[in-house]
Amino acid sequence: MLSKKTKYALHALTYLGKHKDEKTVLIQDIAEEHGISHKFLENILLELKKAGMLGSKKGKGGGYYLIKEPKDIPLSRVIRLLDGPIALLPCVSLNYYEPCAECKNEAVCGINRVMIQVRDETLKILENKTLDDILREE
Amino acid sequence: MLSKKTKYALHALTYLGKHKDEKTVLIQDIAEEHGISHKFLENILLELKKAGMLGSKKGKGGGYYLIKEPKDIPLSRVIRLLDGPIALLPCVSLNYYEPCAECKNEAVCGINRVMIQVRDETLKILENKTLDDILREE
DNA sequence: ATAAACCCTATAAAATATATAGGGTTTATG
DNA sequence: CATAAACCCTATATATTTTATAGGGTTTAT
Repeated sequence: MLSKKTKYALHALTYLGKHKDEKTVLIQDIAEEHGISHKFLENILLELKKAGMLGSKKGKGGGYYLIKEPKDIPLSRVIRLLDGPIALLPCVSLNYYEPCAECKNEAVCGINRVMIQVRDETLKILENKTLDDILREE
Repeated sequence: MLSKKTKYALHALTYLGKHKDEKTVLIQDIAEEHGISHKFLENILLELKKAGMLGSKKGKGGGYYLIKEPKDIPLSRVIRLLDGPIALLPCVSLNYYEPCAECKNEAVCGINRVMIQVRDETLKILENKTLDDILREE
């Protein structure tokens, strides 16, 4: 399951996508719309910003805005950023690899091999679905 | 990511699959093979047993054994049992459904819709991969 | 009778996720 | 140039979940 952080990030991105014509959107507006804590959401938006998904404008009249086309924001990107690995095991993660302590020899581990296949097929799905798909469904 | 519980369960099932010709296998043997705590693994095997995946024999000379063909044990089953939902959000879970607090109207939520699609495609993968696939890779 | 081995429930410890706090910096505006 | 609005940053507290341990109970081969 996705963490609340990731879920809230998706809601925020969706909100920003829906208000694309406005210059900026306030944290407060998104937080109120979805009943999310202002401060918690703020941390999330900052992470999205640092990752280059959002732009912001400081000072009075400022706020956040999308700096990418919704079709160029795949779910895989958001999930990796806020939740971490998409792979089901650390030993098959592309971006967060770690060996599994209980596995004597990864090279001949059937679980490892199958999980690589699962990872590749899952990635196909999550790289293919984008913010644009979400917006089209609203 | 899968919990250690699920990961250990997969190792245990794999071990049992590899020792199919023996009548029973000791918890201790599996635990030692993978360096897992005996007691922790015991809880996991019990869950697998209650779920009808394993049989056991009590008393001296007892142990655990598979009671299903490896091809009839899909990853989806093991994951759901020990980790819970496969869906990425509670509001799209088939087996563990819960509404999302921050979502005013699930019926018109684009995130919900897309996550249903992701769930269905992910399920296809995890229902298709079985213990047999793991055993074949070893 | 005894020891081996699974069965069951409760609790402790550790890790992670969630949320809060408090101030710092930037900027439009009058 | 003073002010208020709004983002920026880091640290800490709280809650939840995961992981592990503990301690005995029950069954059965020998």
